[in-house]
Amino acid sequence: MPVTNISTTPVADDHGHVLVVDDDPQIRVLVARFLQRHGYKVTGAPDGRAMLEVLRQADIDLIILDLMLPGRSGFDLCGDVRATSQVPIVMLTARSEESDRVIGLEAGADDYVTKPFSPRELLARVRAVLRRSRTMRRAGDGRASECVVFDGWRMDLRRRELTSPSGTLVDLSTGEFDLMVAFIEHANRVLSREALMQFAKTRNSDPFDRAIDVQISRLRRKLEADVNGGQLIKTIRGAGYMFTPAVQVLEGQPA
Amino acid sequence: MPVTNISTTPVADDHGHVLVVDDDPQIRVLVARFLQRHGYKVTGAPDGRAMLEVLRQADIDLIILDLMLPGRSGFDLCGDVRATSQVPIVMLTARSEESDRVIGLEAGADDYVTKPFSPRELLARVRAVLRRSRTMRRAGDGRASECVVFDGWRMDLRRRELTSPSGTLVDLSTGEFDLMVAFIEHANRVLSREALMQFAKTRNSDPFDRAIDVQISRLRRKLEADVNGGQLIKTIRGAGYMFTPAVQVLEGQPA
DNA sequence: TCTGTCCGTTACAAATTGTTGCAAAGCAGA
DNA sequence: TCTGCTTTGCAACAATTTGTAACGGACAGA
Repeated sequence: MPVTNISTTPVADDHGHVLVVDDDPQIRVLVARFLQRHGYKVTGAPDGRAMLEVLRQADIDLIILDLMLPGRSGFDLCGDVRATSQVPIVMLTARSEESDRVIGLEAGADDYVTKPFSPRELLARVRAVLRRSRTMRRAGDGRASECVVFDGWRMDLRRRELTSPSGTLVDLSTGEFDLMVAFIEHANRVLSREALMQFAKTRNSDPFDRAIDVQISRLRRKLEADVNGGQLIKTIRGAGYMFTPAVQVLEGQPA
Repeated sequence: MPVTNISTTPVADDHGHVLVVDDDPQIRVLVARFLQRHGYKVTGAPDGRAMLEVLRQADIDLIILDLMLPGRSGFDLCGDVRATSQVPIVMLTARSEESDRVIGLEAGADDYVTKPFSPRELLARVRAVLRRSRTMRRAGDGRASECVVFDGWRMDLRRRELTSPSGTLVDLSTGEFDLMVAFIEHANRVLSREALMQFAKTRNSDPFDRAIDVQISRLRRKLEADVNGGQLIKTIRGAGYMFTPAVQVLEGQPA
């Protein structure tokens, strides 16, 4: 087992799980604290080996990768990751030299931040990259329908159609569909109301807003109209909601 | 001879020849390198004149065009190109504002990427646009009818005829046909009312205009004979409409 | 001019989503 | 267990957005 120094936080992972790869513990802590405060779950890794270990074990949404690392460099690691995964990567480069930037982006990074950086700047990049990667994935490049199944249900992301276990087409409103997508893309993870609002593109973000609760309620009604005692959407008191079924992705055929 | 600053690469051009038009040399280089690494032949041009020069001399498969250019804007250039050619164009826009997208699409761009972008994102768009243009425009200006099929329907773009799954000829008015074409060429994307108006060449653009809604409604009525329950044109509340079937292009035969 | 089609406009119906209030459920401490 | 506080579920209502019937102007062809 490599020296991982992983410090996973207990905070509800609203916005996604970020892996910070940097050999400087101070930077790891600084970044982790800041992102955690803004609703991200953060895991740290001091080097490439630890990083790969974490990637194997956890469901990572974004990697923040230092360019200068002991052992294999950030460039190389970036390539390693890209060989098997599409996880978005933000590079940390020491200098703002063009060559670094170009090389980083060529290696497959999605954005870069030059040291020294302000946490707010990093946060902005992280948000932007996550948003882009989400919309990109959803646009799906127009290939064959992407379908997912869970608990007998089937959802066609391209056609925006949900089919119940009994084969009925359940029609979802735009907001309900967006919620479903958020859940499907983050199954078995706690999603805060705030995060769900972002996914569902609800403008509002008052802390006292109950819009999401109501929307969840309406979605549940449509989902539970069909059999199964267990709730698909569980309430996590004090934190948010969680979609519990195992979601499987099917390539190919529409319903 | 205009100042062209063309840097054609010797790399094997498996996937196509891309022309990058941007006045920032760094961006040209960045994009060029990345695309080259992924099998594209790339040529750069700093402005409109150089672009047109390249177009005269080389066989370009796709243009990546910056919206902000010295001299003639990307918007105008897009129109210039479209006047004589069907080369697919991907626009680079600074802001992600709706107006820009609409303007870009209206000018004849096939897709747009907002700055700052990651090379991967651009690559994805380039791939998607090239694939689409290959399937959509192969039949192109030839004499053969170009037909597309979706969900059992068949549409002959040249004859302007739509045939239902049961084989009945459904006749469409000019406006309805234009709408259908817009949807077919942008299947699986949300099209705003504004964008649809541009495609359908409706003069009006009042913010409170419901003309498109009504037109969509009339089109839906003609399409509603669809087999499965789902609607072909889905409403995306607060955003616009989306044509959801997979569209396949048939070369050759008329209906 | 007459007649039909197309399509923008309007008005109202229907659907969707945000808001509010209260009941129910969960939780901690006594 | 009971009590009091907080959080969640959801019905009912309100606000917003969309669907579409109906009307009439514009235009083309007879």
